[in-house]
Amino acid sequence: MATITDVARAAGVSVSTVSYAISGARPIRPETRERIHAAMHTLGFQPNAMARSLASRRSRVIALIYPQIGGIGGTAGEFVGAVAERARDAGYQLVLWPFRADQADDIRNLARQRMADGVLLMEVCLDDERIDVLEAAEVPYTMIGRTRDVADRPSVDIDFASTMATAVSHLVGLGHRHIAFVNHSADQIKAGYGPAVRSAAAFDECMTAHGLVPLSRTCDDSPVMGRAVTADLLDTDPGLTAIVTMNELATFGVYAELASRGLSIPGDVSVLGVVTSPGVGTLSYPPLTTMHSPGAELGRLAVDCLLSQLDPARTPVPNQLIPCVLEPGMSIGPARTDQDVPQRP
Amino acid sequence: MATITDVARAAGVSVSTVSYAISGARPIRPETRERIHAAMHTLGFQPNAMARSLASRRSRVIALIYPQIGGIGGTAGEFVGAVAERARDAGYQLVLWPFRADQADDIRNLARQRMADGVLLMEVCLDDERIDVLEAAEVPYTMIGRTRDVADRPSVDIDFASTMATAVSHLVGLGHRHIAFVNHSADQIKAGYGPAVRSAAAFDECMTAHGLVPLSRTCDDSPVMGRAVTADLLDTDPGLTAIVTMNELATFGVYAELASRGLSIPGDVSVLGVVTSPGVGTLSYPPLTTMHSPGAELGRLAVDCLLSQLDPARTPVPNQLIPCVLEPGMSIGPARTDQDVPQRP
DNA sequence: CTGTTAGCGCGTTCAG
DNA sequence: CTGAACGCGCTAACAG
Repeated sequence: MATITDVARAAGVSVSTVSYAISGARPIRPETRERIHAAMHTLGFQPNAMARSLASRRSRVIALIYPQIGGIGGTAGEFVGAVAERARDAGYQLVLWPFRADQADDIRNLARQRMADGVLLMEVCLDDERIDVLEAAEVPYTMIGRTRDVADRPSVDIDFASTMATAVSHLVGLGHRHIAFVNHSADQIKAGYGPAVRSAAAFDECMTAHGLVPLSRTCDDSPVMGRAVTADLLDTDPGLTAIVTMNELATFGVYAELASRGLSIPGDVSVLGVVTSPGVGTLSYPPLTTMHSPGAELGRLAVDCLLSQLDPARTPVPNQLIPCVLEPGMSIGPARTDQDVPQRP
Repeated sequence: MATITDVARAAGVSVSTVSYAISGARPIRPETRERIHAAMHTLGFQPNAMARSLASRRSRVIALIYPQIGGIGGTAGEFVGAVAERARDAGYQLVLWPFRADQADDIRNLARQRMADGVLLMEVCLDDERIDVLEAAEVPYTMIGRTRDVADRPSVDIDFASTMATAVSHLVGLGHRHIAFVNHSADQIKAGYGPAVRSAAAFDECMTAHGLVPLSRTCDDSPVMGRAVTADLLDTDPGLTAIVTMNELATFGVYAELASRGLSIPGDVSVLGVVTSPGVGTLSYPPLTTMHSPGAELGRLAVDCLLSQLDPARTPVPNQLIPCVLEPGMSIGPARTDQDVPQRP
């Protein structure tokens, strides 16, 4: 394996000249540069990443902490893919640190090894000790999600408020007045899982703003519970004409319960999935109308935000909230009118 | 940030003694070791990964090349998660290299930077130039999947033959004689995508071995095409009583077409999904019976196989084929008998 | 525009 | 059992 010394010798220059020819940190006579590049090419030289990192005190590695035990699915996959690509295009490597939120100690130790210049944190909770650890270790980071205090901590997140506003307005515009919300589980809310907490709040707010009564339920992430919860909702409010769900798995149960009651979608009940992974809409019949998570965009933004902290030359990236994007399906339509719901004349 | 020199000074020993206390490569008097550990602890010392790698000429990093453009989903996610965890537990870091199969040059360059001690390759094709590049660069690797020549190249893979044998025997045992297979797309087969090619061959073989006529179709990975292909299959063989599908997305279309024709599952037609991601079965109604990909196990095995090459002290891990595991659902049952299919008396 | 050289932090001979 | 010293391959002063 060729080293920079080999290249220098082959090109008849000093090692520093080769180094500068590579980094461009100081001007090199074109003719010299040519000789160097030729030598690098024939020797198949690639700078040793470890030596470079040690000398420059920058590893050009960013770490992604992801807690999803048992795999990365759907939205998270899209996110990770986008992060890896963006990092690569910026000349960085992405390492995966599979740690749960309570393994802050392990995270600190890894951070101290200085293998990563910065850290990306997925699934940040409202109260997240990992943030404290990283700040104490003075490791640059960017959160995907937000802690409770929306302080000046670098983050990117889904804009749950605007997403929910769009969802509710859309349904209200179609004449719906009795709209229910199927959330993630109570446990997740208790654990301070941001999407669940923020969406629930946003739903209540939007409904109230429209003069409507919010009806929402927590629900374990499974078709079975989705079905049970739907049954409960229909029993609670027989006048229900629309269901907003941010629980992908439960949504399959929603469809099943409606079908078993002979209720048509969207004739009797409209269903709108929010914060979904891309493509899930097509898995159901009729195709679910969704507002899917901007996973890829969040991934790219997160990398940009982190890199802007690592490299002062880059333009700073402010915290951003990205709304989910509407992916039309066939599951929403006008509210049915043959019911005892107050209608405008 | 504390260095090994700080620790040595604090403990009143030389740096080499600290180094040996950490690596255990040579005996240290217990009392000395204690002082060293105490010093490391109070200083919060963690060895600098870059310096360590440079000096030891081992990065303790393995790279995972994954081609899935636009994200890691389902099975792949489970696999990546397991790889990351296993690597971490073995004291290795996992870096993600998002490259398509045709970007062998980029892979070679990264390999030459010596950032990774070894490489894991997902979605290996029958003819895969990346393998040649890695072998030329003398970088240890393990394939997930297999090239055409099942040579002595380190690999782990799904046992498509045994999986398909189980699937077909099971259905035959239930009286099915007219069984169809819904594969991945023709493009993927043309590209030498191992799972599609090997499963197709295995299906034909199993059917023939049972004295039955194999009926199989390629199908783009989408519910829409799955539906079209199902229609074609039913028209081609009205006596069809079972469908084996290894195309997760298409399976939703299979269900839809059967439903639209008023055919019940499994009363009229049994459906068995093979090589699926975990949990997809529950998304359908009736729940799909599946044989799901052993993604997590493959991930762990792949890491073990690679690490056994990196560290001669480890026991070698032979190439292994892991069958998919049956996940019972409600989509298969006895073949219907009111048809013109030859039955035993 | 180019060369010389002192580290970066740690592993690992070689002496003791 | 311990310490001194060299080198891993490269970056970045400093010196021309």
